[in-house]
Amino acid sequence: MLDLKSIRNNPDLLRKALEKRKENFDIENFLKLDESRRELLLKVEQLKNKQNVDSKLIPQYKKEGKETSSLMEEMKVLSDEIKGLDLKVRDIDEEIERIMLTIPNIPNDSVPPGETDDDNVEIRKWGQPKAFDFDPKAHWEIGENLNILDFSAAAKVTGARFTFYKGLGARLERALMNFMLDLHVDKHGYTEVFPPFMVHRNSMVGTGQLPKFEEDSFKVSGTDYFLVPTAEVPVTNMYREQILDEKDLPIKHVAYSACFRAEAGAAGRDTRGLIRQHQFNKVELVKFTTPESSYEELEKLTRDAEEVLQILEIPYRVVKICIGDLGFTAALKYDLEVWMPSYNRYVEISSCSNFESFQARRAGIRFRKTMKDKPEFIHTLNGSGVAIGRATACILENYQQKDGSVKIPEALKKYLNGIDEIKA
RNA sequence: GGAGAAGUACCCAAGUAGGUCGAAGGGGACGGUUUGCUAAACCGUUAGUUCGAGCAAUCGGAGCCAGGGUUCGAAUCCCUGCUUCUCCGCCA
Repeated sequence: MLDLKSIRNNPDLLRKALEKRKENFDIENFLKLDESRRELLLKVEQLKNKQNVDSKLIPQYKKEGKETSSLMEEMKVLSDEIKGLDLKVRDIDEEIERIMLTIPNIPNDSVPPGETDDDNVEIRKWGQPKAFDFDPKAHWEIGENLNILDFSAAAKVTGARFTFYKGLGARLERALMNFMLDLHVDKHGYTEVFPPFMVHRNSMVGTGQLPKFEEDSFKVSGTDYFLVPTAEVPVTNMYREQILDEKDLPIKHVAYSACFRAEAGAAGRDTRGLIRQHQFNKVELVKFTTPESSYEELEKLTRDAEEVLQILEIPYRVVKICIGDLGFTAALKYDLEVWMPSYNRYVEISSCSNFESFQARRAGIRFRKTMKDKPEFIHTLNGSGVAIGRATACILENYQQKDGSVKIPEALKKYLNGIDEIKA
């Protein structure tokens, strides 16, 4: 959410941002609504002042033995008028709130132009796509051949876009999870949290998944709960409605969670394998920073995520997301993309974003510089560090050998009890 | 799931036969006196927040878990919800 006052004072900033994002939105009308709200507010507050002052007369009159019934009659009229106006104000407030929640974030100036992910700009590249001296297989094929992935069992038990990991497959997934968590905790200084996998509606609104993208989420029927689409939601909302101390910043958390996505609109895309599932595992990095340091912290966060791939020796590149691909909540976003032989291209494995105060304003997360200062909104950032399912897929493909077996990356061996390859 | 109790400012806590209560008191924090320094003692300050009007000083509205309701008027009465605690049941 943006700041209503700054929209009021500088509508051009928003106008230009929305133009870039190709969003239609009637700012003039919105500002008129805001103006009418303030007019009404002024009126009703004056009446309330009168109500407060005059109602104090009643006990006083009673004490003095004066007649109060005519005054009370007047007050009744006043009270009814106030109630009517209050109702109007409330309606307008709700309308303004509803609209504010659907206005996207203002992109950072450095966001490149463009419409689709083809227009994202490569920032740097690490490693070389491996040249195979045989015909490399796709990870779903490798996984099924090795009996470590079972998509059809999951289809039988649950449905499409789910999977069973079995044996060393399950263990590899678990090893990756622990490896990533350990790295971010021990080397990068993040504090680990293990969050709830369900959150209520307000948390989803807080990080920006709702109200606009409800069809992407899984709602738990009979409750107000949603399955988390990412640990970003519970971990960011951990500090909702709070005022933090500047001396505690930046706050850095790393969290594992299962992630649940309805993948509405993705029918027919990446239907095979681990790339696009309704449930997947992810290690997420979340930061709370001062406005001054958030972009620097974004760079660090991105490097922290990259290190996962470097240690696993997986070739990847970093792209800066263009305006058309940026998403609703981010001001700036980098994706990490790993080389996937089966796709013969780089595939997203991590998104690292700075939301500036967009989420903080929705979730009410603020900080205070000193006791005397007014609280201001914090900046929130997050990034996958990294998606585990996709990491498994990419290890299977990049570490596959001619005989169908898969080598275990050096760094993971200790998490797999020293095993150095998975074979049939 | 059943039965009870509770939710007041940074913390603890008083406050219901509805009316100068936006709220006693204590702790803490901050400032001061004292002091070589610290502690103690004493004095003082302490609604933070949020919305609106105004160039500003300042003024006004809201806020006693949340949302509704009753009333001229609600921290105080009624309803709903959330959370916490205790007991019982069940369960990993």
